Amino acid sequence: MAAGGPRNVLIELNAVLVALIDDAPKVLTLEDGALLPSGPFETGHPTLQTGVRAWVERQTHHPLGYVEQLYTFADRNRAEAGTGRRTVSISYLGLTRERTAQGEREPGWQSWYRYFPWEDWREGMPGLLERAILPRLERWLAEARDPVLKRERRQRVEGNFDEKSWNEEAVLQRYELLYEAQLVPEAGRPRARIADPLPGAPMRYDHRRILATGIARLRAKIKYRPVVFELMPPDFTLGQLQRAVEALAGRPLHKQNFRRQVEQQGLVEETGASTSGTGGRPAKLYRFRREIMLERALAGTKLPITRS
Amino acid sequence: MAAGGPRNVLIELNAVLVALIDDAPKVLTLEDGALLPSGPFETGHPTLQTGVRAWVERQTHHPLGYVEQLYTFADRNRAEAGTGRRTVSISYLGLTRERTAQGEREPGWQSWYRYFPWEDWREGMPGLLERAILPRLERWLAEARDPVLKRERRQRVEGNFDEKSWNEEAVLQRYELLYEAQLVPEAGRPRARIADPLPGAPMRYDHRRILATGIARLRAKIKYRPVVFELMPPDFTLGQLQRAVEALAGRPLHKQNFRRQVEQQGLVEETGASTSGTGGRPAKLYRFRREIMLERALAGTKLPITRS
DNA sequence: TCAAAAGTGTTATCCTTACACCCATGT
DNA sequence: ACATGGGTGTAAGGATAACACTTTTGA
Repeated sequence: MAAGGPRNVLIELNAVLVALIDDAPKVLTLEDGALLPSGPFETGHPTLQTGVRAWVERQTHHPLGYVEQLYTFADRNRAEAGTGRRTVSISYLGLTRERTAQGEREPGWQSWYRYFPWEDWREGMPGLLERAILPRLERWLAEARDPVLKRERRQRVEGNFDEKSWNEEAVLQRYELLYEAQLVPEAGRPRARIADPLPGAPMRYDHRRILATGIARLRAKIKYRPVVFELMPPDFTLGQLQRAVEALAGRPLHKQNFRRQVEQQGLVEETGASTSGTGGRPAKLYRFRREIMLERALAGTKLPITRS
Repeated sequence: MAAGGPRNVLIELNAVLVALIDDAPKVLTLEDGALLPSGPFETGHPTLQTGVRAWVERQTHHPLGYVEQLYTFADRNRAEAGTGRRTVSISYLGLTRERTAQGEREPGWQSWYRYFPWEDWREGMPGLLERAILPRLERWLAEARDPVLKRERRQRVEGNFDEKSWNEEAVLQRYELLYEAQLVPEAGRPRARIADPLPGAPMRYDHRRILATGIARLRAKIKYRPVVFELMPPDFTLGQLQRAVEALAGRPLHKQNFRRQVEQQGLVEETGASTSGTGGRPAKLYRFRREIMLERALAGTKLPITRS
C-alpha cells in the first residue's frame, strides 16, 4: 500500500476552550488572539481525553466541566509541508466556568464574535451583513460565468446567509463559503493577501476554522443536552441562564417560553434564596439538577425561536 | 513537555461502511464478521478524506456516497502496548449503494442487528430485552452495595433501556452500559472471558464500539439531513424509502405521516413512472431532489414516532 | 374474489409562538 | 413615581400522532 508505514508523525492537540464572561461567549487564545491553545500530545497519557484534560487544566488553572472531541485533521499543510513529517491535529471543545467578579481580567479570553461578527444576532441582524458581506457575496456570484455554477452559488448564499433562512448552527458552512469566495484573509496564498478583507479578526493556520467548528457544535448541543450549565455558576437566575443561552446561540429568545421549557423539563430547581443585584425586582436563584443527566438519555434545553 | 516529541506513531483508519440490502442495514466486515475494515493511512494522500475515500473504494469497488468522520482514539491498548509505538485510529462512517438484485451476495456484509439485536424495534420491543438483558442488568443493580451507586445505576438502566424512555439514538450509551456491567465479551480481560455473554455477536478490539458510534451517528443524522438517499437506488417508491428509514432507525413509522413529511419538505419528486413489482397496487417512483441540499442549510427527514 | 400494498381525508392533541399584563425592588 | 428586570395567564396557530378508509394490482 503506497508510502504507508510508520513515520515521524506528530500528534497535536487544539482546544476551543469556552467560558462565559459578562454575558459574552469567550474563547481562550494565545498570541494576542491569533491562535488557539495547541501543543503536542504527551504520549505518556493513557487516553486522549485524560491527556487533553491535563493539558488544558495546566494552561487555564480552571477545572474543565466538559470535554468533547471536535475533529481530526491530517492534511498536508502547515510549516511541515516539506519536512516529510506529518501532523495529525485533534481538536477539542472544552467548557469551563470563569469566575467573573474577579476585577482583574485574565488575558487571552476573547469574545468569539470578534472572529465572527456576523454570527451575533442578539440585537437583530448585524448591520455589517447587509453592509459588507452580502454585497461581496453578490459580487462573487457575478464572477461566475457558467450559469450552472452561478445558480449553485446563489443557492448556497441564499441558503446560508439570508435573513429568512438564517440557521445559527451553520457557523462552519458560512465560514467555508466566505473562505471559498476568498473574502477572509486565511484564504489567500502566503504572498497574495486578500485585498480588502471582511470585518472579523483572522487567526493563523486553520484555527478560525476550528473555532467555527466548536461554535457550531456548541450551538447545536445546547438544544438537546444541558451543557450550558457547565458555563454557569452553581447558582443563577433564570434571566442569567437565558442571557447565557442567547450569548451562545447568538440570538434573542422569548422570555416566557424559555422559562416554561426550562422548568417543565425539570432542568433546574430553586435554591430558596434570591438575589437583589439585578437592577429590578429580586430574582429567585436556581441550580442545575445534575440527576437529570442520569434520568433521561437525552435532556434538552429547547430554544424558542423569537425575539425579546 | 514530558515524554512528548515525535515518535513512531501509526495512523490507522477504521470504516463503518453501511449499505441497505433487502431492507436490512448492513455493514462491511472482515474475518467472518469479527472486524471492521481497517488499515494504515497512506501518507501519500493530501487529506484524510481523500485517503479514506480511496482506501474504502478500493476495498468495496463501490462509489462512496457520503463520508463523515466519527471519532479518533489514541488510547494505549491493542497489541502495541509494550512496543512504545502508538496507534492513532481515526474512524469514519461511509454510506454506499449496494446493488441488491445481483443474485450473488457479496461476502462480508453483515446486518448490524447481528451485533446489536436489542436495537431492532421494528417488530416491537425485542423479546431478548425482557428475557436476557433486563434481568442481567437487574442483577448488576443488585450487586451494588453502596445505595448511592445503586441509585445511579438504576437511573442509568431505566433511562437507557426502559420501554417508555427508549431513544433509538442512544446506541453507544447502551453498549457502554452493557460493557460496564461486564455483559459483553469484549469487557473481559484477555484470560477471564465473560461467563455467559448476551446475545449479539462480539467483535475484536473496540470495533463493536466503533460500530455503535456509527449507528448512533447515522440514526441521529437521518432526522435532519437527507442522507438516507445515499443508500437508496436512484428511483424508489415511498414504501421502499420508509422501510429504509425504519431499517436504520430500528423502529416502525407511521405511513401517512411519513409520506406527508417527505413530500411537504420537497425532498423527492415523481419520476412519472411506476413499478408493479411490489406485490400489491403499483407504486409511483420517486427520485431525490439533489437541489435541496443547496437550497436550505438544513433539510431534514423527520421521523414520525409511532407504530405501523 | 381476496390478499397485499399503495395511497388519501380528516380529526384530536400537544407544543410552539406570541401577546399582554402584573410584581417587587432601587433610585 | 418610575425605570428596571422578574415573573405569569392565556389564546392562536401549526405540527404531530392517530384513525379509518379507498384504490389498484397479482394470484
